[in-house]
Amino acid sequence: MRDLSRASGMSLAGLYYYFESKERLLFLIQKHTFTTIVQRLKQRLENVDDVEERVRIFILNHLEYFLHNQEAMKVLTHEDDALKNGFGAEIAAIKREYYRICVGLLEGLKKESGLQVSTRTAVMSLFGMMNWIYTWHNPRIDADAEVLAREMGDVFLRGVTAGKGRRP
Amino acid sequence: MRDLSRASGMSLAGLYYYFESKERLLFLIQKHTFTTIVQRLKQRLENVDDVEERVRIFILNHLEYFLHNQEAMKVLTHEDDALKNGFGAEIAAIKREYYRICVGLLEGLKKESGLQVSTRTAVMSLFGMMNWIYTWHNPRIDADAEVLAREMGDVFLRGVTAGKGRRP
DNA sequence: CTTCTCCGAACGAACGTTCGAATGATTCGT
DNA sequence: ACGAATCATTCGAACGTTCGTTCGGAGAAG
Repeated sequence: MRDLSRASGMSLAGLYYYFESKERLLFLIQKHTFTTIVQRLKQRLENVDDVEERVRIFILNHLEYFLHNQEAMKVLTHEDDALKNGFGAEIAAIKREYYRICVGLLEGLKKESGLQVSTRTAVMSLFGMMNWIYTWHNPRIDADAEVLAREMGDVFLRGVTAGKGRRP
Repeated sequence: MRDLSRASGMSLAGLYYYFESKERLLFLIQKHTFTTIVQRLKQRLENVDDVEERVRIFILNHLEYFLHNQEAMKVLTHEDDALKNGFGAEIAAIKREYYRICVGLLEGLKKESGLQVSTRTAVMSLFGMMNWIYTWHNPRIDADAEVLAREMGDVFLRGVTAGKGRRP
């Protein structure tokens, strides 16, 4: 809170005039963040039918937000389970909706696929790929969200051995 | 430190008889952990030539350690950049060696592949997939390391659309 | 008597939070 | 229109707690 006070130019006590507690402030930030991500995603998916393209849109939407708000996402990821009871439950519900959308996309995909990977593992692998980016992405040397989304989409959809002869 | 004191049965002051600071204790834990992982990996890779199999061994080795020490890895991931100067540099060196091994494996793989994904993105995606597991894996309902390693290997090597007809 | 092992008690710093007061703006009775 | 009363906004200073760490000493071993 003292850091926020310094960065915002408002006194420490002044912050508590607007936010009743640190936990509630974190809750509001998390709620705003995840609601925005879900809402943008739904909007972008509206007119797209191709199931593979929908997955690529999901990845791009996620990476764009994460890279444009990298420092914020670092904190939110770090404080993932810091919210207690009611606060935690409401955020968990938003995240669950987001998770369910991803499951829906992948189930559409798996109908046409011969791979036996559980949907849960596939979804969690994809989230891992995308979320981990806050630990390594350096805007000065790494590609932007669009390029990375294409690359991660390629890895996730086709794998790094795409084009190679399959095994017997 | 008070938590460790309670859990270990030794007094708070007693801990400082063996470890000169909290930071040095964290350093020793990190050093032991990552050294062990790298050492086991090298051992397991010794007699394997098949380049795809080597990647699968890498994944299995990583996931096995992470799942058998889940709580510890949660902390270590969380405290990833908590070490200052000298301590941080030595851990970073071990991690860099681990990273280089993974890069080596993938470069062997990419020779035979037609996909244009930068090695860095591929490696970081793989680490993300694997490291993220501490946020979601529930030993009571999720598969063990062997099954998950096979699944993540499938996703990473072949992608979730494996078997599906390729695009024009 | 020295050395090793361990501990209770305390230190100073940092944290989340609260309190009372100061300031300026807005409303209201007259 | 004017002063009084109310409200909104902001702050310095402090509160109680937790944290990492240290200190002096107790007991056991050699």
